[in-house]
Amino acid sequence: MDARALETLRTVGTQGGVTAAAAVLHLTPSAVSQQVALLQREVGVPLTGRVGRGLRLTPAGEALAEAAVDVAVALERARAACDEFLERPQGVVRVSAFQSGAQLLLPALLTRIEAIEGITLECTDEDVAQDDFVALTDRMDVVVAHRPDDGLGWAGGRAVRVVPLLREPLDVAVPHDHPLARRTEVRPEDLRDLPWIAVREGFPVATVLGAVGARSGSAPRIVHRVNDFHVVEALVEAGHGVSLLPRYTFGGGARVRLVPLVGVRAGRRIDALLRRDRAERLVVRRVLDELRALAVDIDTA
Amino acid sequence: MDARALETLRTVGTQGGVTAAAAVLHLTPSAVSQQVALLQREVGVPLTGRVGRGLRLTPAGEALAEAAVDVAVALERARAACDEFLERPQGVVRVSAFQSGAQLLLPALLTRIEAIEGITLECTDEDVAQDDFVALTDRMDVVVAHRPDDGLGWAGGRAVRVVPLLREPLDVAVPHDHPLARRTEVRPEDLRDLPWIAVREGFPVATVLGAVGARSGSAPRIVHRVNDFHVVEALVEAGHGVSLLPRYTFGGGARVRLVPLVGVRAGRRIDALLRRDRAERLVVRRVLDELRALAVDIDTA
DNA sequence: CGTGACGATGTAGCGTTGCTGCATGGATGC
DNA sequence: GCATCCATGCAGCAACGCTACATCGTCACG
Repeated sequence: MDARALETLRTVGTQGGVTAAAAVLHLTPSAVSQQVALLQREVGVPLTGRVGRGLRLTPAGEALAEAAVDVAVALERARAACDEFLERPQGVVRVSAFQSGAQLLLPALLTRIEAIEGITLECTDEDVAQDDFVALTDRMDVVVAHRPDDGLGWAGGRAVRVVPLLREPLDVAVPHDHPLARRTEVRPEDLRDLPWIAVREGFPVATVLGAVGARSGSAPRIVHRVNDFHVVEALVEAGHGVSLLPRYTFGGGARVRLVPLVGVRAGRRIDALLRRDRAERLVVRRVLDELRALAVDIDTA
Repeated sequence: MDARALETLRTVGTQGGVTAAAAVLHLTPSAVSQQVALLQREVGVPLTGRVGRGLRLTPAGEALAEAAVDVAVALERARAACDEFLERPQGVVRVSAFQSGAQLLLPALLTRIEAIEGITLECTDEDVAQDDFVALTDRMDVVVAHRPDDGLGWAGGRAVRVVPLLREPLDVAVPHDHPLARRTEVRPEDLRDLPWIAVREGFPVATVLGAVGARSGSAPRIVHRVNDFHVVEALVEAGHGVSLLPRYTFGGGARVRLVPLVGVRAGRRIDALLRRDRAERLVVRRVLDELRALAVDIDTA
């Protein structure tokens, strides 16, 4: 029973297909298919079943993939056991973050890590839909993800560890000459009939605006759907609508005001997502520690 | 980090050398040496150190070998997870037992297992010194071993599981025409100055006779050292001395009497020894269950 | 104190494994 | 019904891991 093959099976499960798994593992679909076939012959139970033109794990396959998590954890723990005998943790850690989270956290994280000899950070910004954050953990060591404050958790199951970093309030962004700009706070009722700039459906915090609308009594009038907060800011600045912007991330252009929203729970939670096996790596734990400390700094600032 | 290489390292540790490990793994010493060297390069810490012409694990090596246990366990658990989806457990299980234990347990175990479709038992009798039973677990799935009743446990550490099977009293074997033969029980004092037939030094239950001697006040006079109980029986029968024989195992030739010994704790414990990873295998667990049930039958008979 | 034996470890050579590239077959959607 | 996408089988090739042999160091014995 090859640990590598188990890892492959697991990836086929999480990525939902041979081709996707192959991309993550830097292999050809053929290689992945062969590994799974070999594993299947070894255990004597069908592990995958065709569904349409795709492929899904059978219950046996799921069980094996589940067990594969523990194998991966044990292997990483073994490596960590040796690293304890090295003076300092070393290696490269791949960190991904959604755009605004990257802007908020990655620069400071990099300076913190730079001070530590031997750790190399490979950063990426990944803007994916809410449901796709978990799948990123196959490619990345640490995935900084966000979700609505009221939302449920992440659907990674036992295989991914969720580390809460901070809660960031969402404020109402209005042009500096807008009637609401001088207010110290606004309530949902104040926002009725305003033109909204929202994020695209399915993306994190898309649901928050809906909650605000429900609280105000009428569905918000969405005039644009823009994911990049800088573009949003530019649009708000030019008077094309109002929006919800995360408080800490917002750069603070003078021509856009952020007004706290009260009377409704408007915020996002920023979490670090990582596979349990990756979490065993000493360097990863070190980076994660820095990330948590950094989040605390921001939260208490 | 290759699970196979970890297994190899572990075997080098338990077997105490490259050559011995190679024999167990059915490899050449060169292959074992290369695997360890590769592992060492990967982790960047020395795992082995020369001691004399031999070789021992460094602390880092010990730590890694320890962690390797969990890897092996996780792998076997993965296999077991699939086997759950097969109707019946199947596979071959290698069982070893010391001579008299084999005689006592293996025939009945085989008949029990024969009733189960798909399980094949490969039995061996292995007469080794007390300290060498644990090392057998590398080659065998289940090792039936024995130790003095008062002795300490087994020195396998976290890696081997010890399953107690039964306690067998050691009786005094005398010729049928010996003065003690008509007694219903004897005390240590009664045994003073008798000629003893003992097992070779270092072999299990060798220490028991010493305890009996200590209790009687004078060291026993050992005239022969014979390991095989049948030979012992023949010697006793011919009047060449008395001995201690296990009660259940003793065939009961009419010309030799077993007399219970009171006033001193004379017995041996029969345990099943197996590596924790092997213990995860479904078939192994099944065989072990039968073995335990069998032992209970004997104990209560 | 030299000699023989044993044990670990390099090196050369070879077989096997596992990969890529391409072709095929099945299922979907426009 | 055709184009597309996906999984899979097959041929070829590279790389890995094994064996066999040689070497070096250490220990026992004369």
